[in-house]
Order: sequence, then C-alpha cells, then structure tokens
Amino acid sequence: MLDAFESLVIAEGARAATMDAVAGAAGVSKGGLLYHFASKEALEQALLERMLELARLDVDDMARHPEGIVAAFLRSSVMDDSPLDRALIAGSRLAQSGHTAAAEALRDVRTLWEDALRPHTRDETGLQLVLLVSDGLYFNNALGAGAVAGPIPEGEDFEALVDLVVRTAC
Amino acid sequence: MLDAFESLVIAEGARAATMDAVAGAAGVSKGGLLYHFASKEALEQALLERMLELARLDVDDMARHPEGIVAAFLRSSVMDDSPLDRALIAGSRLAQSGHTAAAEALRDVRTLWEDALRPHTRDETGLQLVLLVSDGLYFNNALGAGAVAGPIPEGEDFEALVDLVVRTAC
DNA sequence: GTCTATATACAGATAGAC
DNA sequence: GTCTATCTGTATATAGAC
Repeated sequence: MLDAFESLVIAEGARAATMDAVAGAAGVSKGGLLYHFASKEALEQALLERMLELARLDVDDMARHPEGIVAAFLRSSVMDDSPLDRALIAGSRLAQSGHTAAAEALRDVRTLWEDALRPHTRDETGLQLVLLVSDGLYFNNALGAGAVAGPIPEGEDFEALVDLVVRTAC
Repeated sequence: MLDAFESLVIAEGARAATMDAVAGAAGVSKGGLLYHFASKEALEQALLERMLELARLDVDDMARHPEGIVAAFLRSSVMDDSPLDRALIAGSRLAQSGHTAAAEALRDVRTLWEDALRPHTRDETGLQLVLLVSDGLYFNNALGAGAVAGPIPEGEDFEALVDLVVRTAC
C-alpha cells in the first residue's frame, strides 16, 4: 500500500494520489486501506519515515567506501529507481505540495549527506558545490518523472561532470 | 488576482491555493474571480505564461551584460523576491503537484538559460555545472519558502561559491 | 463587473456487515 | 482484515440578481 502511494505520487503527483486511487492501485478498497493507515496523514508520515530510514542506511553504506565517496554520491543523485531515490522524489513532491513535515524530513536527509561528505571535501565551499549539484540533479529528475525526459547529461557527459566536480571540490 | 494566486502557491503550496482562497486574498468574491479567469486551469495557465514572458525579458537583459554573465546568473538564482523568482517558485510548485504544462514551461525556461549561457562557458560540462548549481539553489529556495530557513550559503560563503563555479566552468 | 446562492463532484473518514 | 454504504466537508463551476 505504501508502495502504491509512492508510485502514484511519483507518476501523477501528490494531487492525484487520493485514498481512492491508492486503494485501487494497491488492489484493496478504501476501507481496507484505512484499516492499516488510519488517515491520509498517517500514510504520508509512513512514507517520510521510510525515506529517512533508507537515507540513514544509504549514508552508513557510503561511509564504508571512503575512497570516491563524493563521486559515488553524485552518481546516486541521478535517479536509478532505487527505493531511496523513489522515496526522495515522492518526499520532495509532498514537500512542494505544502507539507511542512515533508520539507523538514528532506532537510534532515540533506544534513545527513552534508555531515557524511564534509570530511572528504577540500573546504565548506567545495562541500556546498557537491550538495547543490546533487540537488540540481534531483530537482530535474523530480520534474521529469511524469513528464518529458530530463535535460540532464547522460553517459560520458555525466562522467565528465562528476569528474569536474570531484576535481574542483575535493 | 494573479499575484494573489502566485503568493498563495508560494506561501502555502498549490494545495492551499483554492479559488476561494485566491478570491479572498485578492479582495474579490469567487464569482468575481471566475469572471476574469473562467477556470482554475485558466488561472494556472496565465501564471505560466507570465513566467515565460518574465524569463524571456530576463535572458534578454542578461545578454546585454556579457561580462560576468555566469556570476550574475548564479546570483539571480538565489531568491530575492523578484517577479521572475516568485513566478519560478510558483511554477515549480505547480509542476511538482502534477501539472504537466508547468513542468514543460520550466523546461522551456531552462533551455532559454542554457542557450544564453553556452557561449560564456568553457565547454558543455562547465555549462551543465552552472545550470545544476542554479537548479540546486532554486530547489532549496522552493522547499524553504513556507517552512524552515534554507541551508544555502549566504554572504561571503555564497560569493566564494560563485567564484569557484565561475573559475571552474568559464 | 461583481455579488450571492446553488449545483455538482469528489475528497477524506466512519459504520457496520461479513 | 476487508468489504460496501454513507456521512461530511470542501472545491470547482454555474445561474442569475444587482
């Protein structure tokens, strides 16, 4: 059910992810859905909690690869449909629909990244550069998910970009 | 009325910007609002058209300052409450609420910038770096508008970032 | 042009059968 | 636990007075 909600938010926006639509996508009735999630807010909160949990696991994982952590972080910023990527896209959709809790959760995730990357960048300016490029990649992915293909560099163009950022910031 | 709609979308999200709320904020009744904008979609479309027009004017203006155009572009990416900034924030909010037309309009704006900046960057990779940092700045501003203060560098930290990007990309 | 009143539709949530 | 049926609030849009 949570997955159905997330998929709907990603594919059609928070507006279209009604309880009815979520229930339909999950193959249950509205009543069945509301038995597990007492309200729509509970559903949203569950999504945000899972997002934070996945982000924590991801950061722990990154910390185990101290070499190339910045490059790995940037590569993970371009959506590859991983559970964390999907949760982040859905979370940012909710945030931009007016959900304060979602905006706060995203800030928490960003702080996790910030602290994990800081030891591996040259200085604070370099750290901000890395984070902002990552934000830009996510933003474009979030816009493009349901609509047109994103204008983000791919393949060797993308590798050149990662290289440039790493050389500049680390 | 259009300004009231834009302000509501920025301050409380697309969800809260109902026809009733817009009418109230603009100091008219719902009927009065619907006399000028026949439907909510018409209101949204008007906002997107104004956004594109402001963006075109902004790019024309940038073209007249060929020295430091990249730095000027980055500085303009951090929200200073200009009409264009406000339109872009509102537009991206609509886009993330599921409005395909809004997402497409934002892509058009990005293409305008891309073409204007290309002659002033070292290569395509540098161009993408500049655009992505700008996207990251906008994204964070868009998230923070109604909620917590953004973690974006300010003052001399921000100038150092602009400097770094310009030195790297131009 | 702007208002009030109202029609229509749909969202979230509840109640109770099975 | 899952269903159907229903309640309540609210959003968009229309009708018609002024």
